[in-house]
Amino acid sequence: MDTHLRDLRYFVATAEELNFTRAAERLFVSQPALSKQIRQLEEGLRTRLFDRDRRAVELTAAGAALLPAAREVIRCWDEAQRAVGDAVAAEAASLRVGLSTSVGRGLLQRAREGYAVRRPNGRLQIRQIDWDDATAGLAEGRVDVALVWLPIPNQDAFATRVVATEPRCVVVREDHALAGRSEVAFAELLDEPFLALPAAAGPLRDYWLAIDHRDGRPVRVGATVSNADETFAAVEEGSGIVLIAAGNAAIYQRPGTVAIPVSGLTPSELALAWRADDHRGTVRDFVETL
Amino acid sequence: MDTHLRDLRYFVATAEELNFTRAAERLFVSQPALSKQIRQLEEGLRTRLFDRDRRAVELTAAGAALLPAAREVIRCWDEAQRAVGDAVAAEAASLRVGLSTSVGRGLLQRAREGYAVRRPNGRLQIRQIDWDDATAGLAEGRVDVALVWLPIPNQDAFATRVVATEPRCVVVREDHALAGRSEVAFAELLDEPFLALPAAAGPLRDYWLAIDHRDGRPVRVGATVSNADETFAAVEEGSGIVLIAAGNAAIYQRPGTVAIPVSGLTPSELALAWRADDHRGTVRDFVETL
DNA sequence: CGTGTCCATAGCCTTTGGTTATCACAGCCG
DNA sequence: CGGCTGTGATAACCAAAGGCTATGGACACG
Repeated sequence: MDTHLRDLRYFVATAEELNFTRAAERLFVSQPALSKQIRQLEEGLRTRLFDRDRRAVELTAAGAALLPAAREVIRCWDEAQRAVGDAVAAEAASLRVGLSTSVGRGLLQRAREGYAVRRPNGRLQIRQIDWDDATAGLAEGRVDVALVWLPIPNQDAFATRVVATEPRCVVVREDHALAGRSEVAFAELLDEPFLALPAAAGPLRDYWLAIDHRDGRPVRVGATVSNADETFAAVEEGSGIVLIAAGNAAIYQRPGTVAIPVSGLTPSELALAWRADDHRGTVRDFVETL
Repeated sequence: MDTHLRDLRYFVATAEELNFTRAAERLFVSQPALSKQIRQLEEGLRTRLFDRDRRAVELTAAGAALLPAAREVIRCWDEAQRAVGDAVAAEAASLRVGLSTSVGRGLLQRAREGYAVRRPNGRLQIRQIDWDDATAGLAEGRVDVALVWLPIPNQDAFATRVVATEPRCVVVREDHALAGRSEVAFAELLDEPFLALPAAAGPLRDYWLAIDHRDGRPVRVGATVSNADETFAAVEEGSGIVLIAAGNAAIYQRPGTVAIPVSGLTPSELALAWRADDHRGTVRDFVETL
């Protein structure tokens, strides 16, 4: 048998007052309503809780047993409500950060610390997002801010702040003809098969294929990859070569692959992005932290 | 904001299944009913508890915070119900014993021990009852068994078992003319003012005034007394003298008063009594104990 | 012997909790 | 592609719960 928590409060008030009329006043209900609820509680528990002796109301043994237990249930429920409230507050102060690759560069660590100062109750929740969404989850609303490589699709919808500008490298298998070189010109790569981002990545796919450095010559796509793991696996497999940012070359050093600086390309831009119509304080705090 | 404990069970079931349809089945309610109650819980807490993403249901941060807390509330309530159940069981095994005077004679101690063997969960609750009710609470249902002096009013309604038969004494003030005597004949007391029980005590009042040893001569009533304390206070005050059982003379030795054995009276009978229509095992156990 | 206090009951209305039927949407399979 | 299936939301409806006001009956008190 379950009961409404309100009825437990009714019971406790009545047990404290030992007077239905006064208890009803304290509870802001009519006396008959209180009587009825107490009776119902008694029926549910299959025992009387009060002896309504003529003139005096007093607790039965069962009522005396229930009183501390009921107080405990109420305390426990109040505690539960507090826990929910805390969780809501913490979430309101938290931000979901979208990433497509590891960022490195000490960025995340600094962001965490800086944000913790501004929002002591908040947390940064990091989400790895595949390249099917070049906005790293921003577009679908899965994150609040993201670290993305420019350009991104529908860029007008987002505000961006460039946080790093780096030359590009090419990653080749260690037995590739160029593997020993300390630098290559992009022109030397034009006939190589390239790994490509998914079509959904839009302009970002073109960017990492360096379409506008090819003078209209078609690109050979060796495979399509959706994240960093797939990319390096594909290079090792010999499916093709791939351009990456110099910073990422330092982070991702995989045995069996070699990264070589490439000349003749515009540098890549890593940017912090958020929805242009998102004016929440938490977002601004995060942006200012970086 | 308070909620029905049932709704917490609904929430827990849904959080465990992460599927409204299955949770509703487990709870033996329809799925719309479950949906509605969960929504109402969410409104009460002013936060969403589940993310009903298309295809998947999962807990929000608030929901995750509520889950253990809700389990705790439910556990706590189950505990409260158990406490009430225990109290009811204990009371069912307990007996209220009515007394009008101290009983002494080691009776109560033996009764307690014997009863504890038969009803380990039960207890004897002793109630002192004034002589306004010569049945020591039996008539009004305030006790289950009583130790009474015979005769009692409406004696057919009760079953009795005599536990002690004792000669009677008279209690006088220490400066009374008879105070030095080692025994007196009742005939010597006929002109003394007597303390009387309340009229409601009926035949018992007559008995302790020894009406049927007076050959129709009227009794002088010095005062009416309702319990042992009043009786001795009245004797000390000089309001009158009073007959008591020899056993009680031993128990109640008050400075300023003297008890003297009286000859020429029928002996008094202390009896265990219970309602004739009360066939409960607890009552029988108690009777057999004595 | 009124009068006031206090709990219970009765009659009525609104809200709540439940039902069935149906819709909208996603995924799956042929 | 089109129909089937599984899932949650919605609508319409009904019974029960929970509230109120008015009233009754028992008792204490002056």
